[in-house]
Amino acid sequence: MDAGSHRISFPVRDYDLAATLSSGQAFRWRQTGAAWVGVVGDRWVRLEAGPESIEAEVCETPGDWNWLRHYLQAELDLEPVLRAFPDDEPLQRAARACRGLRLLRQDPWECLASFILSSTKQIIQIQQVVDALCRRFGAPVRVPAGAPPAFSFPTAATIAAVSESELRACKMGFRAPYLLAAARQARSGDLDLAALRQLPMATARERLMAVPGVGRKIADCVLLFAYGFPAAFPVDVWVMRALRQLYFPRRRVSPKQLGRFAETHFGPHAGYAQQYLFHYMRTRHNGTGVEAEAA
DNA sequence: AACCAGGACACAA
DNA sequence: TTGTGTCATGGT
Repeated sequence: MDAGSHRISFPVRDYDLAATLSSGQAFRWRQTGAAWVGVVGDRWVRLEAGPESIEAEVCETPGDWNWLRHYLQAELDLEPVLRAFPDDEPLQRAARACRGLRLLRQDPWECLASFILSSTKQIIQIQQVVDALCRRFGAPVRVPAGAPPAFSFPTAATIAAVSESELRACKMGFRAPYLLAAARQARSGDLDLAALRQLPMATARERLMAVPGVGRKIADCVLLFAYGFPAAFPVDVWVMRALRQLYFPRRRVSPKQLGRFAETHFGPHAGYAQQYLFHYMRTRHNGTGVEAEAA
């Protein structure tokens, strides 16, 4: 036994690990063979899907594993979520196609910073920028012998002390001043990320949108992916496309109308519905408005 | 090689 | 309130 290696098996069902880790909610997971390698907090983590489990390996002493169980939402029963969905054809089809896709529960600062960097970038580019940011400003974390180096996500305090041009060197372009401002607000306590958790969703959203570079969409991503507000419904270009094509084909509907529809239609677990629609559009649906044939 | 990407913002009409 | 240009970068 390698003394530096710690393993655990989380029993799960209806958990599509690959879809979950690659569905554009977290940007630090890389597939290596059958496994996924990433960093959660200040720990290197390797995950592999079993038949009815997730096998996890870490280097540092893992303690009670609750941090990873919580991150993965391994104990969430998906059935009540799916049952609460409206019984309409497009969503039911997307949910069937994306069976096992989950929402993670990420660190608020990492989530906020990542999505500030996400605007009008493809997911692969977001991964590259976040990776550059972590390499440059993150702290090295312990990895298994032979594994490539890994880094924690830089803290708000670290980013706050960096110059804008140093951030631009990470290829984040016009998002650099936004990230810098967010980091400074988070460090100064002007933005109290820990306090948002216990606020009503609308209030938490207002606080997030007070950060430069954070509009409704990015705020909703943080509400959903970090704080777990189940009704948060981020509308990006893909979800917009999904709403138009699947719910209002060949009709001209304004973004505001679509927003109002989304707020009322998808119910208490709208966030999950959103993730299924997003992933469905990106993977199964060819985006031309013509239905891709399901197996 | 155009077109577009998990947008936000200032400003015009 | 709704529409348009701008921002930086590079994948497809």
